[in-house]
Amino acid sequence: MLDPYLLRTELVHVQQQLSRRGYVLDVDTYTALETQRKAIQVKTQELQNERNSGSKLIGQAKARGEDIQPLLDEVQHLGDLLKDAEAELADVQSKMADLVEGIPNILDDSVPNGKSDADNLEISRWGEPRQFTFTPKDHVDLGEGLKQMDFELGVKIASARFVVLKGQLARLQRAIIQLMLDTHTEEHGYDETYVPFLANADSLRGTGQLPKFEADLFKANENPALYLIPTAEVPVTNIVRDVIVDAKHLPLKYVCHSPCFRSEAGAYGRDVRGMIRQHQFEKVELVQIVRPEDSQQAHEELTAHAEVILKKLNLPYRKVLLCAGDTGFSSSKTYDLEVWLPGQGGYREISSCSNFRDFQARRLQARWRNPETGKPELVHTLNGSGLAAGRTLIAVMENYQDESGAIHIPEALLPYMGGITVIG
RNA sequence: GGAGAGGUGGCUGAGCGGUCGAAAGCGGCGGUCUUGAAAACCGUUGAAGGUUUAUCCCUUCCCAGGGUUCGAAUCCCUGCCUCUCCGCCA
Repeated sequence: MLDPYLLRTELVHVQQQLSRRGYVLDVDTYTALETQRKAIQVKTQELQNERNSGSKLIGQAKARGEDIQPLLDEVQHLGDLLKDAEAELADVQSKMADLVEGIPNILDDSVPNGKSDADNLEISRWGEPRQFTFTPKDHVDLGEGLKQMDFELGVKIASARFVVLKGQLARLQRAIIQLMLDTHTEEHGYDETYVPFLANADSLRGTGQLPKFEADLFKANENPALYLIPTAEVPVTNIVRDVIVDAKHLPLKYVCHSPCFRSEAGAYGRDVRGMIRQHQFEKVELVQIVRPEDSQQAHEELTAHAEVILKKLNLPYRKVLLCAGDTGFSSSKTYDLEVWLPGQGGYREISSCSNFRDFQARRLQARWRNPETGKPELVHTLNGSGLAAGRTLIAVMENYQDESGAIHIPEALLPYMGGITVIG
């Protein structure tokens, strides 16, 4: 959510900024609602004031034992007027809230213009894609060849976009998760967390999935409404919802492994082959809660923390700065890490690291007490995948395959594989 | 699942339907004392919003949502949550 004060005072500027995303802010509607709101609010408050002071007089008169009937006659009729005014105000305010909740975050100045992922800006590349002496297979052929990856079983048990992993391949994914958690806790100073995998509507609203993106979620329960989490970002960031964090505890750095559930409602026909785009996948998520002045640097650091995993696994990747049109609704700036997949002959997203600045914090009412002002102020929130474990499994399989279709275990994963060095 | 108790400011915790935004304590901040710190003492300290050049002033907020009333933290209803006991269970 954007700062209402900013909307009121710099509406045209905000509109210009948002046009970079291709988002059209309806200035006329906003201004009309705002004008209405102001008038109705003032009127309501005047009526309330009248009633309050009248009631106070009644109390005082009663205490003195005087006749209160004349005063009662004066105040009684205010009730209906007030009720109408309050209803009108609530109506305008909810209309404004709907409008404001649908407005995306303002982009950082460094975000390049552009419409789609084709316009994203490559920042750097790391590692050399391996030269194969044979035609590399993709993870589907490799996994099915090993009889340890079964998509038909996924369909039988659930539906399309689910998979069953078995044996050493299942263990390999677990090893990958272990490496990530150990690295981030032991080397990067994150606190490991275990959280609910269902989240309520308040939590999803806090991080911005609701109300706009309900279609992307799996709803698991009505009354209370509970949704399967699309990312650990939701439960973990909501740790600080409605909290005023002590300044000395900042930054908060959390790492969390969780399954993620996405309906992929808008992705029919995309990535239907293999494990790239599943309804359920494992991810290790990094979340930071920081002082506003630290968020830019924290964003660089968090992204670097995710990169460390790729480096440890010796997986070639590139770092991309998302353009205006490709940057997510709540984010002010996002880096994607894209890993080299020989089976696809291209780079694919394996991590997305975003700085939300105060956009989520405002919805969450996640604050800290600034020692300089003594006042509660909004924190900045950031998160990034460190990394998507399912896609990391794919990357390891495809990059470490040999001609026979066997997978050689990367050195960094050996401690987690119980003596296994090759699968197949 | 059954029975009972309760949800109040950053925290703990009082609060007859009428100057209650709310006692007290803790914590925080400022000061006195001290070489410095601690202790002690004094003072101060909720949030959101409206209006204003601004001190002022006004409104809202005592879990949430309804209701009664001129007036609700206080009374009534519904929901959510927490605690205690019993049952069941990994």
